[in-house]
Amino acid sequence: MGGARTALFNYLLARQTAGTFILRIEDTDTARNVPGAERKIMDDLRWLGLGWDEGIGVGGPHGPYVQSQRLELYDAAIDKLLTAGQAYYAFETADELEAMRKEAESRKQAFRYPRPARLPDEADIRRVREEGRPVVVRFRTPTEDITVHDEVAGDVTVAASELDDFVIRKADGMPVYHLANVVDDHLMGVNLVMRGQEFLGQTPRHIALQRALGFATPRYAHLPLIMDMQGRKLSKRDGDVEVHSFRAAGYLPEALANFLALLGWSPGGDREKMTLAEMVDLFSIERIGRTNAKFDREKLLAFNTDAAAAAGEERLAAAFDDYLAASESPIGQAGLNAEAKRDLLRVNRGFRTFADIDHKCGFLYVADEAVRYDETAVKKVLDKGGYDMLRTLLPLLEAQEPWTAEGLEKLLSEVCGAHSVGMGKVAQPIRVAVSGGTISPAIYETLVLLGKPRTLSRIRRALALPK
RNA sequence: GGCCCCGUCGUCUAGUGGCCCAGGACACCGGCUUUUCACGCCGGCAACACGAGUUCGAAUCUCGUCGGGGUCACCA
Repeated sequence: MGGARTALFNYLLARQTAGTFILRIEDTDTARNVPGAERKIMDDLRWLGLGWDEGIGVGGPHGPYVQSQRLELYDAAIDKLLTAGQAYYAFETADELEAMRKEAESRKQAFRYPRPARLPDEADIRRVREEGRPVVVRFRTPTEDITVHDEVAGDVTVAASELDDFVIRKADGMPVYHLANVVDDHLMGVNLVMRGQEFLGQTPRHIALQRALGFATPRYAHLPLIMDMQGRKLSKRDGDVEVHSFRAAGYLPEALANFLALLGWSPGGDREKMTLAEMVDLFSIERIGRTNAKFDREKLLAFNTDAAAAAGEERLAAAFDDYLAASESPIGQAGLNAEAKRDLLRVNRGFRTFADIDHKCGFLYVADEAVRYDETAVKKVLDKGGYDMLRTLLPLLEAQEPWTAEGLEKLLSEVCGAHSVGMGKVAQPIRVAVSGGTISPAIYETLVLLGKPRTLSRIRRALALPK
């Protein structure tokens, strides 16, 4: 979710300034790469409406856009640093480094990698390789304080004593994130970096690398973080916080995008509801906040409810189709035609997410014999006079023609009058009989959707329920 | 723990020295509507973390305290 928000802000600014929005895959951690992850990222971004101008899937002049396919480029940069004496080889094993860290910790000191007095030469490297020890390359960090001119956080200076000689090429030959990121940003002409605030403390390393490599430093804007409701960094352990899970749960992308935009940014005043295009116009780095935001699902739900109510018929139909394909909705499995789906949308007006429609109308798509009767509903409605009402209603419904909302309304109103009871006494028993519970669309609509034969069949079945 | 960032209603935020005994939205509470659920409508509760200072005047500026978060990897 944090990544989606970052993508959104980058997209907004790129569109507003006629810049280029680039999608690049940073997959230099061989161990953590997940097959299919690229596809998911692209699907999520496209679903949110955040199309990119350059990058994976669409190409561009600076490809390839996958870091694991650009290794020669990073090697060239590393070699350049090596020959210039701005980087050197190191041979410690993970265990050795761990021990050094532990030791520093026991002395209550922050661990800084100790640069050896004599840097290893070619002979050392050959020997170490033969011994089978890991060989990495470390960047020789300059001894100067570095100030990041961040456009959100302001000037942030990190003392040279805080920086040590970090690894830029791992033992497996892959570059580390910092190096690859800096090289690619330079090669791809990136002049603005907007990313999460967790990178702010790393930025001095990036700036040092840029200086050593002779690259220009881009503008930086570090975004406040998105936290869970407990105030911790949002993580998968707090439930589904991936974009796709909201798609499958029946949310509208425009609602999610709108909600996400307000996490760390505000257009000012009381403005809240915006389309993507409006956000493009209103966005500005100056109005990005500095405080972390909590991801409040309740508010997102409210945004979605409003977005669904505001969406035009066509937009809603398309979004509903997307939901049906992305979710495991029983309605999707029923293979309805366009008109049936429109009817469903119409009788469910006021729904909060598409999943509400499943909840409210799922009983329409099961066999009559498979309807399960909710115990409390039966007790509350059928046991208290509901059965009698159903017996009265059955012959009338059998005779009812035409089977339309208007016709049924007329019939049921007459029954109310004849027995001097409110509509609740009539509608509820029917609702329980045909749906098994007390939740459904308006009763006339429900019966029309169900159809006459199935309505009658279900009422007979309810009457046969063991008392 | 070191370093860095941050601190307005429960939540997202408006607010850039007087328009603010702080506005909007969500949530919550009460009511209305009502054939269920949901929607909708009306009303209400609710915050400038604390303490000094600057100033005629501070939510807005300064310092301190406290609190929260991030980061200290051969992860990104």
